[in-house]
Amino acid sequence: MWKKIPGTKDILPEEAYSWQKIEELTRRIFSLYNYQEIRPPIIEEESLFNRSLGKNTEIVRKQMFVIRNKEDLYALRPEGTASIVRAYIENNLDKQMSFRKFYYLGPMFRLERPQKGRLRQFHHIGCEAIGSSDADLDVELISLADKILEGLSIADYQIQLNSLGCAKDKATLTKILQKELKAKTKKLCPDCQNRFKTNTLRVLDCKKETCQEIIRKLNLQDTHLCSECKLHFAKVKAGLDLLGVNYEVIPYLVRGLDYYTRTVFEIKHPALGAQDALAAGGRYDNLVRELGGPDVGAMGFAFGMERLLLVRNQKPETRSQNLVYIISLGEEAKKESLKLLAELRQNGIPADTDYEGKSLKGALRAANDLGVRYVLIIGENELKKNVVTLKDMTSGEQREIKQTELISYLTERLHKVP
RNA sequence: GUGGGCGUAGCUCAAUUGGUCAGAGCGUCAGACUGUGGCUCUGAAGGUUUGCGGGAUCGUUCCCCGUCGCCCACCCCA
Repeated sequence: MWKKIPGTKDILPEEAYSWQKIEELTRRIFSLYNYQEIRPPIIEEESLFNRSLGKNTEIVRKQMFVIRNKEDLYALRPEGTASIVRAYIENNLDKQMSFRKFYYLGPMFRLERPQKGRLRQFHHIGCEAIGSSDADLDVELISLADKILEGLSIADYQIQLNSLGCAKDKATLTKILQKELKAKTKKLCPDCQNRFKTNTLRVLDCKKETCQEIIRKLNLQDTHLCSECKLHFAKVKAGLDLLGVNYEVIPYLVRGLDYYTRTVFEIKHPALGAQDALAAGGRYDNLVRELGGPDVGAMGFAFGMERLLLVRNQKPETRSQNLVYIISLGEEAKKESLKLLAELRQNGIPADTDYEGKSLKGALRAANDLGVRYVLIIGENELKKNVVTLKDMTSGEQREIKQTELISYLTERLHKVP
């Protein structure tokens, strides 16, 4: 028996329908904000991710699916931003229009230990706006994320916000931390002792009470921010207030990827348990330049698709079947039904029939299980009169109808597929 | 990478302190006056005999070890 590899999932038709609904809605909202879809490959040079995410990040160190091809190292993308920035630069998109807004959706891969809301192949829906350092862009992105959640009727989430400051400020903050914590490293948890060496900023958002206590005593707030970054952050907050977006400033919110600067945010949902981030993102004003592109600011975020599904209504949506089901009795009728089936479909009416040789009763049961709106019955009686029997499965009523009138009758009552 | 729990029919679960043929519900399929579904009733199929491999035992689904997988948490992150 073949089994799927750990941390992957089959999305069966029932669930795929929920995926489609979410995708449709997010696509619509992205379009409203003038974001355009971009589809980079899911495999890239491994070094692209080292360069952009940071060599010492957990993702790059332990969680990448790396593929070796002779001399070359490739990797399945662990996130979307790097590929999109690469595509932006490689295709000279900045030369045509320096400011561009993209959205993307698709699978991402990380070699983590699977648990609730965490798979090795998981899916992101996200966007990137490249070519601007305007604080209003931060406002747009965060409020866009907010609108998507609203559109999906997801409630009770919390938007957490912080500013890391520019590269200089980050360096300052790191120095402050290293200085302040040096004497106290032994009081930190083992993980933080490790973080202190490799990625000092991450000590800030340790969940352990003991570490948090030490960090709060430092009373950092935004002292490390330069005046420009302070102003930028103030504008972001003011903009969100103006639009009525609820958020909370968490001074210790630090993201795990090196490329973030200034605004970072995370949207959490209590129903998710340990993996409580529904979405996250932030500004990355240096990344485009670092990857060889123009010196422009940019910002992006991504939703975790599986997590959206977890917090949405638990029950799988059943599709109300907009379908006509044809049941034929006898050889002659079978031929007729074949023609009719083609004709219905030709006219944009979704139609299906029985291919298992079921009895009338069995076929009706099948139609019922499918939840179809109408059943068409064709037998000898109908053939003689040149009609078909049309049965409305919700009311149970049935009537004979001339074949010539059938299409227009059904067209009025069913949604056409264009 | 670390810790804990779990692994029995398609699904959800049962099986007295290890001891007659491993059960139920749901689902599936077939019937209930010969061309009619949803409700009800009846019946049947379905487990290579309990993830896989070993061990202890007269004997184990139930004990021990290993392995694989799932779940939860740590960690990390969306």
